Amino acid sequence: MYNKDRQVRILKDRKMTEIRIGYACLNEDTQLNYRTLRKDKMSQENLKEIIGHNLLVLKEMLLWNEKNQVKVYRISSDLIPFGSSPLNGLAWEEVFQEEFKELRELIKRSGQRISFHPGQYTVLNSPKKEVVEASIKDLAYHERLLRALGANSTNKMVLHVGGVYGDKKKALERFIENYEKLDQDIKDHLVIENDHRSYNMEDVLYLSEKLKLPLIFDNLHHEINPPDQAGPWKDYFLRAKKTWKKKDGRPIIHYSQQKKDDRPGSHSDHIEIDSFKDFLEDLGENLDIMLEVKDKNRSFLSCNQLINPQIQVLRDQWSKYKYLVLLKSHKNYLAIRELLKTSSPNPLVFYRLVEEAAKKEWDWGQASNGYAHIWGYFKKKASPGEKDQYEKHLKDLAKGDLKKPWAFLKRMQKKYPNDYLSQSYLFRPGNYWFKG
DNA sequence: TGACGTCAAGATCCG
DNA sequence: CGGATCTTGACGTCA
Repeated sequence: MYNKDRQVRILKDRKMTEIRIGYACLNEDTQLNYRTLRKDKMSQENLKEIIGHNLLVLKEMLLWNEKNQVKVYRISSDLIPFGSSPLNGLAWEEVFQEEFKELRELIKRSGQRISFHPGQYTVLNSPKKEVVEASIKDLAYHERLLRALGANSTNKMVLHVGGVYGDKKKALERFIENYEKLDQDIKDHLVIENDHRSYNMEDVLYLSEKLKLPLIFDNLHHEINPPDQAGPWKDYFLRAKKTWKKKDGRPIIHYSQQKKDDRPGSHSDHIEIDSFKDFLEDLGENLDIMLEVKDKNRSFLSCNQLINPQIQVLRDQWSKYKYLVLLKSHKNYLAIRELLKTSSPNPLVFYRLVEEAAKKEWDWGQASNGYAHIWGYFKKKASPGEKDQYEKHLKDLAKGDLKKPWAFLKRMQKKYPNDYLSQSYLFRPGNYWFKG
């Protein structure tokens, strides 16, 4: 029986229990990049300049997130150079209070859940006193940043357990001891994750129980470094999920895929949509999934389409992938064009076709056709000399040399800017998995 | 001692 | 000269 109140409640519940996807640190489709500072260039002036710049970069990424409905986002620890080092004595949250205020407002209005992931040098269980002290300073730096950005107890910093030093039991006990000494402000945000070499899910579950710490289940680390006689991964996933209390917010997991023919644990360039779809099937609800992948926000867009399909997003994605697909596979190019003419194109099929094209070996005849197609944007404007160059590069391409023809088109696009082509990933960095 | 993972800066090479 | 391609770096652990 239809009941309006019940309907509203169901919708609300779904909102409460949805699965959300996030990405980490960098964005391949924004204009600005973070800058870093080296010891030999350290000065108050340079420090201020770079922090100011980096806050602007962060704002650009957060705006991109707002526009693209990203609700889960990890901020790079490189935001403040030497953030936890005595080299940086700047009271940056005061110097840049206006900027931080703006960032806080942006994060709040767009409902983004921000987090951090201190790196491999932050080791709380080291036997070396100096290392532990430096690590605590690093956690304090991240907490300081969280505070400046208006965070609460659902905003987390993710830590690995650390080294083993020949005695895992002792190393775990040292983690417990050092954890207990931390300020409550830091503890409120700390969560730990299984790693791919030393500490498996049983190890972190042990710590979680002792310290009431929320756990992040990392699928790839678990696959590479499972506990002895491990049962199904889903049991571990569910146990990790239970470690999150109400104050901690939605449970978070990390998801990544192994890069083919590379060392175990190395992240893939792009998330394969079918594997991700299979993974999603089993997860239930109420979850934030942090993608760890080289093409960052681009895999966010594709994976998010499985959860929130939107035809306008697919159309926009097509304008970006189109020429990469065309260069690899005319057949897939036509198939996607047909797919997008239908009233509700299936994102899974769309990305499958894009991926399939990306994985194809180069067929130089096919590439030449695509090349000629793209040349269509320039051929009326090109000078006779440029036309000659085009003919030469087309021959190079047909013989299997991609680099020079590619660079030529890139130069042409710069010289004769074209609005439509400028949206394409063709000339943008970040199309690693197309092996362009 | 270098690999690990990552990416910007600086250096160098190339057309 | 600009652009592409390399080498390096603040931090820790492990082989």
